[in-house]
Amino acid sequence: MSDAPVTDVGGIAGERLRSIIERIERLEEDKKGIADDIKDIYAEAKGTGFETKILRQIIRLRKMEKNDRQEQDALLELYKAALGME
Amino acid sequence: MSDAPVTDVGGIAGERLRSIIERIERLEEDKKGIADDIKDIYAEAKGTGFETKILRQIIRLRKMEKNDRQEQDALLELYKAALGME
Amino acid sequence: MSDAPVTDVGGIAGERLRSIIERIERLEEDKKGIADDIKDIYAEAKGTGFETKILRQIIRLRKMEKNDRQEQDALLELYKAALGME
Amino acid sequence: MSDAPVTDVGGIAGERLRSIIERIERLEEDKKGIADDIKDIYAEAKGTGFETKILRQIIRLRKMEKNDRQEQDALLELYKAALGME
DNA sequence: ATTGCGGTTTTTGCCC
DNA sequence: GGGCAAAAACCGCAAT
Repeated sequence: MSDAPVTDVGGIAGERLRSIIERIERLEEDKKGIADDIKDIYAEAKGTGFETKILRQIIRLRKMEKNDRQEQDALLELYKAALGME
Repeated sequence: MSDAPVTDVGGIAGERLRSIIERIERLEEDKKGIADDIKDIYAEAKGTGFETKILRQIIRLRKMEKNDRQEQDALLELYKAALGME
Repeated sequence: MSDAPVTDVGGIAGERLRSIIERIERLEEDKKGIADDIKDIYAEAKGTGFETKILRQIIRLRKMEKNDRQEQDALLELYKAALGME
Repeated sequence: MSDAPVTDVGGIAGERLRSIIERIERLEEDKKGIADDIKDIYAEAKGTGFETKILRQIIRLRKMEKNDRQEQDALLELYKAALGME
């Protein structure tokens, strides 16, 4: 069992809690705003004849490829470091 | 079965496709950035004695309450519409 | 990579697999039956002048409120646990 | 815009509304109970070495095949009816 | 390491 | 068939 993590209920800790919550909520709103923007683009694309499903597949595929490339790069860095190539 | 939605492969449609994809990918990156910011806040909060699990629960609860209020409003609108109160 | 989870193809494991599948399928049927019952009630209500859309909204709202309460309780439990009140 | 669907607010219609809502909510609960049972079976199966993902695929496949068969049967009935084979 | 859990996304079904 | 809500599948974190 854990000890009481924050003992100062209602005091300065309460203020910090409020700050944390609000910062997160603010960011969550931003995130939702962007998600909505993305949805709009999909809707617009659909309206001009593109298929949402295919678009999503392309996005996913490119993301995977990008991740692969990053892994490659990381591996390369590792090798270089191991060889003292800075 | 649907026809090919975009026939002009390599032409202007290809350009528009590229634009759509890139706009979405840009926004996805932004979204990820914000998600990372949120994670940072949780990590920081945890480092100063708050429990992540509780924080998340509070956020979720507040979000649901907000949704409730929005649904209440939507329901009220529905009733008004149903009663011809426009 | 995971090993083959069930090696005894055709043997006892096959029998257990069949049992699992059939139990799930049976329950899925029951679930579908209930879903159909719900649809019937909506249809009947609509036939006597209620608007389905509003009914669904009410149901959803009440469900969310119930969830809120449950989350409240869960949060309270979390707090108690965090304070060592077991 | 639609006319007022239920004029007797608070009277007998209110009683009927309550009845409808409660019947639906009751059935929704039942449905949820069954869904939970299904989840339990998946969890149990996983605990004894089956892969949930595969199990779900099997279920889906069998369901499709069953639907196909039902469509086949319906088609057959149609033909028979068209041929007066009753 | 692995398993549960929360969030997100994708699919499905429903109603219009 | 097209939009909308519900369900399911997938993913990623976190805790153990």
